[in-house]
Amino acid sequence: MDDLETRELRYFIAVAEELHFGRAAERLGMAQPPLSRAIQQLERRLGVRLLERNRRGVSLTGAGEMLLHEGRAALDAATAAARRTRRAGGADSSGGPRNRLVLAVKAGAFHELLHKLLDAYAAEPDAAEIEVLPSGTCEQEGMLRDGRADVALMHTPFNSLAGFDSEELMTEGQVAILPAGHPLAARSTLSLADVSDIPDLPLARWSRDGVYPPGPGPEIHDQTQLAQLIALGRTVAVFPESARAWLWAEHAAVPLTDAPPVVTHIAWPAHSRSLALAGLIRTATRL
Amino acid sequence: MDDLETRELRYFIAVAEELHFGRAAERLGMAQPPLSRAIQQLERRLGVRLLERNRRGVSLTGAGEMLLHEGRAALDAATAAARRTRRAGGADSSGGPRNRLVLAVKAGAFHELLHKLLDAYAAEPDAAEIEVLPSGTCEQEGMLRDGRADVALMHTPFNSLAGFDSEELMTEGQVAILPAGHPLAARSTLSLADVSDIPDLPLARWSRDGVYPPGPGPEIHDQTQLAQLIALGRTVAVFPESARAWLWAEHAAVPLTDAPPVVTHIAWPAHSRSLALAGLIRTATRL
DNA sequence: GCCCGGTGATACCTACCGGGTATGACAGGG
DNA sequence: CCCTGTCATACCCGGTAGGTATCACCGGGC
Repeated sequence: MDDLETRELRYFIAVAEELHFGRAAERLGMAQPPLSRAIQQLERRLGVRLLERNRRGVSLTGAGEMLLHEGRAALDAATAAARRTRRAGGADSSGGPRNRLVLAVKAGAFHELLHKLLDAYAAEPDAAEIEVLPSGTCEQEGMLRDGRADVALMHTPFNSLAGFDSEELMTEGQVAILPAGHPLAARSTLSLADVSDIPDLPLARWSRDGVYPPGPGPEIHDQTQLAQLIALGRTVAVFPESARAWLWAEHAAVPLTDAPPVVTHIAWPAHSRSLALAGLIRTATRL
Repeated sequence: MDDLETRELRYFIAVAEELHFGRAAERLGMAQPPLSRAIQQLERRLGVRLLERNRRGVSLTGAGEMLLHEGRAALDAATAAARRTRRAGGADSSGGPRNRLVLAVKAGAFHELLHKLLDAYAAEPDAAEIEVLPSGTCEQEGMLRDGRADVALMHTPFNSLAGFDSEELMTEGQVAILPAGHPLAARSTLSLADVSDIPDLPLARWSRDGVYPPGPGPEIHDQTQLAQLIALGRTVAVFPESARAWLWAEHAAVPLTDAPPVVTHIAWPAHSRSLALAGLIRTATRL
């Protein structure tokens, strides 16, 4: 019952994602024939057919789908081990174990909460150094999984807490953010149906893992860009109430009656055993 | 930023657990010198000292501790990927994806619940085949992590749900299980202090990961052995109420007033995307 | 005090295998 | 019908994982 080498997992995942040996080999910086052979060896060792080689392309079998999912998790775990070990080791050089935590935060969100948290934690007696790592939309999960971060602030239902330990920090409603001059901006409340159906203001589309949901609205990369597009009267967006903190004068925020409440959690990899992390969590839950 | 190979992780974990290169090499089925060299290379590649080679033995640095923990998780993830892929692949040979779930259950526990669950699930229209895998005390977590099982029944607070998704199934109190003839067996309730302080009946000690808590009581491996020792008047044990199902005539169960309630969960690896699993969970939560 | 046992590290060699290049087999499309 | 794009095969080479022999070092025992 030999283990899979991470090299094999990397190879298979590349092929499974590209569904094309040539492109996968290029992405891996190697030639195509050894890649083909490596996948064949992998299939032999597992005793399972992973890819269906049809004429004109490759497709995943059921087992291939499984290996793609599980293999990604395993690869993340391996790179997390390397990263965290390096960080823990850099600590040793400076005498005692220098505590340093990487906190992943969706770029631009959590302004007030983050401020309060960092201030409160810094006041703790044995506070570790906190590095705030801004992340793309919903990227915090991957960052926790592959060790780029030690702890993250997350928004359910946008982020999934699956696989992490977490504590609830706060709950808030959502608001529609409109151009200040728009007729709907005068309303005291709106419904989701209202904002998704404005003919002249298509709903903005956020990227999620590099993919945008379909729709007429503009594709949004970062919050500044979105803020500008809203101010220009080109789009409308839905945000947690705390987004009011970064609104411009040309923006208007109207509460949504039927949007699901957004819950902010602090989340960390299950089984983390770090005193610094425990302290940060304690501070966060006391806010 | 090269990944760690699982071979390197296996090697390091062996050394970190044995704290002895020779024994670790033997366990790995290889000679000691290549193992030494492999660990040195690993330290160089990570740029971190993992082991402190003192005269007369080896000890872990902080980074070594980190790599031991994270590396175990990564190795588990890799073997889980292999195992689950093999299982998913065996499926393909028999036509459609043959659904088969491995359910880990603490040996001897969950009698009634398990019975009801299996019966109810078997009655579902598209029920998968369920393989019940009895596990040692609190071993279900490891089984889920390394892919030996797909889903498990767990008891909090004994099992930790960290890192898994789970649903609560039932809550029950705990009882002390005594020899029927013992004076305390006549009491209608007991407290934890009562049972931990019986001079002639030391509390039984369960193994957890092969380690026994300290104390005067006998070391218990399985439930039958425990049942016998209780019946013989040699020990006393604390169990969830549902343990009444397997009591002997010579046993007496007395409710404990101050023992924490035991919650039974059904748990599965986060991100599992299996229809069969979803069906089983749905059935379980409806019981 | 000296030697012996046991530790991990070093030196050197071999053989396997991971990777490269060249080429084949095969199907679809112009 | 050829041409193109795909993955598989054949063959070669070099790096490296692993083995054996040995060293350096320290602690304990006589």
